[in-house]
Amino acid sequence: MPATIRDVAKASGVHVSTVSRAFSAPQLVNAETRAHVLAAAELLGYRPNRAARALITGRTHNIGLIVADIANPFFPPLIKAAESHARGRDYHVFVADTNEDPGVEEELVLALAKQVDGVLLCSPRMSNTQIEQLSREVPLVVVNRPVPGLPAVVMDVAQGARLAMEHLVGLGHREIALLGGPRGSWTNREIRRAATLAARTAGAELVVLGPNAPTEESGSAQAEAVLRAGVSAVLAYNDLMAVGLIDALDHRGVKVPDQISVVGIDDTALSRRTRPMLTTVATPTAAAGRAAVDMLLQHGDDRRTTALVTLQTELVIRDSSGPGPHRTAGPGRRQQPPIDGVASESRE
Amino acid sequence: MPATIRDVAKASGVHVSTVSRAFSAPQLVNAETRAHVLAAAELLGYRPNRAARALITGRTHNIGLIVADIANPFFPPLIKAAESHARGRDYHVFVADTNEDPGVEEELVLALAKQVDGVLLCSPRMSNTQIEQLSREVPLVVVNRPVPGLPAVVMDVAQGARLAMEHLVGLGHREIALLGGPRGSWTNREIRRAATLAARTAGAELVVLGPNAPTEESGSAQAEAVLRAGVSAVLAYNDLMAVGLIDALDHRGVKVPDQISVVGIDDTALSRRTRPMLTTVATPTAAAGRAAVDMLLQHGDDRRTTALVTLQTELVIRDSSGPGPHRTAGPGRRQQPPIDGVASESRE
DNA sequence: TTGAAAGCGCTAACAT
DNA sequence: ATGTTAGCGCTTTCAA
Repeated sequence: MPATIRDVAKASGVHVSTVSRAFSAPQLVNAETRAHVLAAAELLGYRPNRAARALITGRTHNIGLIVADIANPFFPPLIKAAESHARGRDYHVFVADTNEDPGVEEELVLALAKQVDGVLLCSPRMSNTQIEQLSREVPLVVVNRPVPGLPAVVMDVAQGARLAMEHLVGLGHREIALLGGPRGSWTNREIRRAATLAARTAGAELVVLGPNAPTEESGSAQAEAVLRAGVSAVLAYNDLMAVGLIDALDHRGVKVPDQISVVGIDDTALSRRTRPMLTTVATPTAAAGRAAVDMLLQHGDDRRTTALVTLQTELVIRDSSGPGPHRTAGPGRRQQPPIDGVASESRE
Repeated sequence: MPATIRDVAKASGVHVSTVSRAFSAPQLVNAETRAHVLAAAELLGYRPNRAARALITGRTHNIGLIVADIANPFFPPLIKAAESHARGRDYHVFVADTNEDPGVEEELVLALAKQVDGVLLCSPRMSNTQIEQLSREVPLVVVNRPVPGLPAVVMDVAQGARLAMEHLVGLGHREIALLGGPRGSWTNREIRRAATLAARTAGAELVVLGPNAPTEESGSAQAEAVLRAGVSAVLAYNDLMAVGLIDALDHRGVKVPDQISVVGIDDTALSRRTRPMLTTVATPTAAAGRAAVDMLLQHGDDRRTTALVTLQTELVIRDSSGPGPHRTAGPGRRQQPPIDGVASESRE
């Protein structure tokens, strides 16, 4: 039987309201009394029941974190950073996984609504309208997608995709495939838009393949389509698909980057572990998690401060991208100085 | 302002207790009345407040999941499976990360205690005594370690380590290093015990290196020690360390498996993505997550059913293990039929 | 500075 | 089958 505020009151010879104040409004209670109370509480192992407190204050000190797929390596660093940051501010975090299902997203937000002070919606696949409606039930911060009227944290993937395309074009590629991501993904649309524009600007051709589930399997599944398209380079929606594609190409005896260059997006942990190591666009996922928590918690104070935080991305050149057929002249294959420490140890 | 049970009562012209029953004890209420109530609730967007309900029932329908490191690829599949399984039974999951710090573990359990019906403690680094004490505050299920008197789910890593050692010895290795894991890890002790025994049985020598943090970096950091030890094979505490070691050996020009064989443990997603693909001991992490949730939830009914569930492991032979110096005769390098589908596509 | 009393949203006896 | 009442653990007026 856990100790309640009443047990502490009895033990320290004061009224429950004094105990309450000793914990939640220390300045309203005599220092000596407070010391007594705290000592008694300590002795009894008393800890305030946050749920009971929430019932009256309306603040649960919990937040919800809803992601598309916990096992997708993109998310764990974000979850970890968000949880750690939230805990530092005395918030606990419910984590839930939608399995990329928009229907589950809504149900999850509604189910958590009463138990949290707000929800971080990461890479949602719902419509803007649905999201706006949900935000009337519980404060929402959207990650990886801007929603008009709501606070959001996004990564500048368009910038990343442009850098990736310029990198490929610079290497002499003129026929490039874009391995598209999931339907309903804002990130996917951004990438596509930026890649299309970059291709047009550079006079290159862009073949769009998709939409696809953002998994290794669907990356592999598109290998045939990539080969049929006759391109010399591929930009993938994420690292997972890039890796799946590389594997499938490998099994077909197609060499990366010798015959086909492949560039990923996200710079997840696996990009440094594959061979060849993956050239990819680094997205600051941990920073995004922390920023989203901050927005959610400060959002309580100044309401309707509908901010949009955009985090920068950068191109990390490793070994999966190499010279293309239209290469004219020039320097070594690196078009930019290596950004990542490990990349400089590439062995070719 | 979210609708409360009173709003629904008013709207449907019945007393609040009837509304309550309509939701939590349907058989006690007239079907017609219930339909009315449910319709009114639907209209108002009413959802029972679980925290308020918990205050009186004592059951929160929440569980806590505490892991050593969310970003360690071992955990996401476990978290995902546990969360999904729990949600299927109408439970929400708090996830927290201790960063491998035993002090944080205790604080976390205590902080969550009042808000959950139980906590899944994954790979805890605390002492048994501490864990037992904590279990008086809140029901605990321990994963990856048996604790006397408490329900637990463990993997038979001893069996896995034995298989791995036999595999290496069978390949002709007689000097083998064990890359130890973190201090306080039961899994680490099990592996060490089993590996030591297997080495003795086979007349091989086992050099134990460690303890180490279970990270890629510390795997890399032990490369020198491995070379100095003059062994021809290494069994690592986990895939992460195995991969780190392979990388570091590679940078030194040492070929795996030609010069040194490396075997990991866990069969995380990365084991299939590294080159060479990692020979490793597969641990059923998703199953462990589900089993732990089941134990926690059923534990409520039949108390003190201190069960220990042990899940089997198996050796997955891929490309990072090869013939050793003492190889006598025999068949191709595969000592066992490949267990994993991908392994059969290994290209040598 | 502290106590008394009301009540957050809900369930659980106990009546009827 | 439904209404009444009390109260879960806590905070917060309002008095004193």
